[in-house]
Amino acid sequence: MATRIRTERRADALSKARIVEAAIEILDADGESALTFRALATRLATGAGAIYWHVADKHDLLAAATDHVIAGVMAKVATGSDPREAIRTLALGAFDAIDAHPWMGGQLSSDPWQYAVLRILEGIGGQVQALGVREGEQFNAATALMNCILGLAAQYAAAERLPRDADRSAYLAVIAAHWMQLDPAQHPFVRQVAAQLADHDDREQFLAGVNLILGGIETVR
Amino acid sequence: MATRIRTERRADALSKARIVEAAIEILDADGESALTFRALATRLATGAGAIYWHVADKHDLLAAATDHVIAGVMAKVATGSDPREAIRTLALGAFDAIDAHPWMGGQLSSDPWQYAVLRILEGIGGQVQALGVREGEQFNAATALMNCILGLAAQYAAAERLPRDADRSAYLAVIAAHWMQLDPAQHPFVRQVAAQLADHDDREQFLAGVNLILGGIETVR
DNA sequence: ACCTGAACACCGTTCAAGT
DNA sequence: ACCTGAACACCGTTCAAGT
Repeated sequence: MATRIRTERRADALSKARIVEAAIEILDADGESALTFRALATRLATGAGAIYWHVADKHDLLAAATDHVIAGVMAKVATGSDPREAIRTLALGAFDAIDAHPWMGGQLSSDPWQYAVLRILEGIGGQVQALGVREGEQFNAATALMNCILGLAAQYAAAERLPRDADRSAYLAVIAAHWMQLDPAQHPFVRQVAAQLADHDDREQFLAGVNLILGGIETVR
Repeated sequence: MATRIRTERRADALSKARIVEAAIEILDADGESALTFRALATRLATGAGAIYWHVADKHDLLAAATDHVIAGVMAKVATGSDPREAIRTLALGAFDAIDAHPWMGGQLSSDPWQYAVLRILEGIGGQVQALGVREGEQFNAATALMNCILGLAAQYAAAERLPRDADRSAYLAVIAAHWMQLDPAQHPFVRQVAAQLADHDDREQFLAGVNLILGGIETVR
């Protein structure tokens, strides 16, 4: 009986995993606009069309890249312990991941049922149960919590994407100055908080937001 | 003394306002991918390059379109009354606006200090003050509330963008069936809530999320 | 089965030339 | 000052042809 001969794969053979890895490297190094099929093909030393054998299209590629990063984050999140502490850890994990890979911000909001989102929902859902939320409210509470976390993370991560360190406070000072020039009659609140803009910490503010929702969830226990 | 003669503008002269209006029509009718400078130029019966006289680039165009819609929403939001009720009205206004103009979802998350976001922050900030939040917490509370609202609205609006009405429950049934096929050991929560997916109401769930944050804000009063 | 790379049908943006 | 539209430098995606 003839056994089907399986030709040995070259060590550097293309695969979805290798493509996704290379895509993430490009995205992290030079941003979303740098990820083109041509740049990816060059980096992988192949033709542009070859990528389409492993990946449906660019949307699929971005979703796979996002899922790869999120899978890593969720694997690291410690379970057990206090559910509220676990949710905070998970939220900070999402924040730091989006901060490190800003291109995920838009991706996570664009497709509510991509697998990466499902992973997060599962992680949060388990903690919501552990928190003792009534069963009928669990779906609502978990999606609300997740969507708030993703929303907060995307916004604050987008803010973090702006100039860093030394340039950062100068940049924020310019924005604050711009806010101060607004019509006081129309923008009293924004003018009032402009002073706090320069030295606020996005990560801290993010965590304050998460705590706010956690406080609200106590209500539906 | 010679008076400068100002040549009469043609009634249909180009202006940023007219360009933004046409852009919104294209975006609403055929989605984000349909908005090209060529399509816009054709609709405005002009050359593609003419648009650049009034608009810096595509990013500027999207920001201006978003600001135009949000300005309309904020103008309609009733002030006075109960601050919590006002926040709910404002949140639902944002939800309905993103639902009606789904292309705004990504836009609002991408640039945290665009003018449209400032308008929303101002509206929310005023209510947060009226709610009696301590002054040192107002900035945190207002940005958290706004970012949650934008995050929730973007997610739920993205979900709403999917098939409507008759097709909708069929579509959700397919997703729920897909969830049920997941490994029970790895996805117990998602499997458990899959049953609730088919007949949930995104708008209602959004409002539940907003109420959750409002509940949390009571804490920092 | 998997890869190659030229070709197709587009884009956003620029700019010399017009009025 | 404002508009025209061809031209430039790209894209994502397809597909006949190769191995």
